[in-house]
Amino acid sequence: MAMSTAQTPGRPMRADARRNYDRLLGEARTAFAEHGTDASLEDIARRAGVGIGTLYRHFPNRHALMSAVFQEALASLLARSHELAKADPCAGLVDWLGAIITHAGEYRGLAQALMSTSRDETSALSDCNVPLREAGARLLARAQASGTVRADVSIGDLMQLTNAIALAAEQAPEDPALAGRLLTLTLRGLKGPRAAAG
Amino acid sequence: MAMSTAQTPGRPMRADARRNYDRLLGEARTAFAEHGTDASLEDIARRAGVGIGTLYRHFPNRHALMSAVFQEALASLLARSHELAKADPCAGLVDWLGAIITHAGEYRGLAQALMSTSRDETSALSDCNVPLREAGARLLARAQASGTVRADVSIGDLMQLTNAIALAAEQAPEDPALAGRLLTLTLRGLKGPRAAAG
DNA sequence: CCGGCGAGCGGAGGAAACCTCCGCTCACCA
DNA sequence: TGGTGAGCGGAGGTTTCCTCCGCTCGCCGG
Repeated sequence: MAMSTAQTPGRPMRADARRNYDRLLGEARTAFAEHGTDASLEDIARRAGVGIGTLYRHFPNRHALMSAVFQEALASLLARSHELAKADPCAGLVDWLGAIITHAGEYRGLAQALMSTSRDETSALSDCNVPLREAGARLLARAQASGTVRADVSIGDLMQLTNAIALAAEQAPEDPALAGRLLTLTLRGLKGPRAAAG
Repeated sequence: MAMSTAQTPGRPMRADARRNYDRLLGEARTAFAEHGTDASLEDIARRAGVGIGTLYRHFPNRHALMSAVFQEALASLLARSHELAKADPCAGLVDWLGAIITHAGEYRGLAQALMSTSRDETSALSDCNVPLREAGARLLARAQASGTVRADVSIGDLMQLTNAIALAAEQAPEDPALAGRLLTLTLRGLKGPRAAAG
């Protein structure tokens, strides 16, 4: 379960450091799922049996911690995108957007944070959003090439709208079907039978 | 400029109370516009030349203050909806959704707060959202009756999506045209020329 | 014009969370 | 097995939240 995905270059982490890192990550996952991504960092450190200073040593800010927690789900979303690349182009794209929304719903506040990534590119969460965007771009291009999706839609807009839907859905937990309806609405559009072509 | 919209029943407010109320409202408007709706309440009180206790006396929580600030814009949005009720049904609806988004953009954080209203109906902001929703429902019904908008769209979903778009737009201030594009996307849908009918 | 009464004022203060800083410890290497 | 610096941890300064309660002064009746 514990990922221990850290330390790309240089020598391996010291044993105690790695243990603390993993504990923090685990507690953060729990806390974010339970109380949303604005859970108390002091609380996370406390539950991990670690000083607050240690938390900040490993994760200089909240986004860094969120990014680390998000990494593992990222892998599964990317894998999903590769599977869906073999499916029907349009349905595949929509399925994938749905998967993103479902995932974002697991951590209250994540959708919002991901959206703000478009503004603050230095955020640690960009590391999560960029690969996601690229995977989305491939699915979108394929769907557009097949003619089943409008050619004038950009992946940036589509991702932003998807995150927006995720956010709307998390505000209405009493209506779990909302996300699906909004996604369908986005797919088919508002226009009715007698609308002028556009 | 100062609205002094308070005190429905009973005797009029004491002169000093009304003065403080109006000052607080004015400073809140400024602060919310400048720093977003999570501006410091202590700061607002300080700028209004009033103790923090006085702020909490008039506005028991942040949502109450937001609601009061939002009231005046509410009036203009409702007026707009009546004008648009004479315009082309579909275009009128879309124009109005655009107006909501524009307005929400004036106070960072407002869109989010309005969305959360669907969850917490005791919030003071419900007083703002309910009339808005009703005005929207009228425009939507008219558009649906004319056949230019799908019949299976509910006003609840549409408002939630509109707020979500407003929120997405405020995350990307470097791209002021984003809101318009997302709204258009919602209107026309994702589907391209070769998609199956749905 | 004036006195008293209570609505309204205001800020002290406790709680929570943020983040920084720095002296100590102990994991690791030679 | 000893030295050393990477890593630990928590004290503490800051900010914001919100409550509570003694004082003040706006208003009304005389």
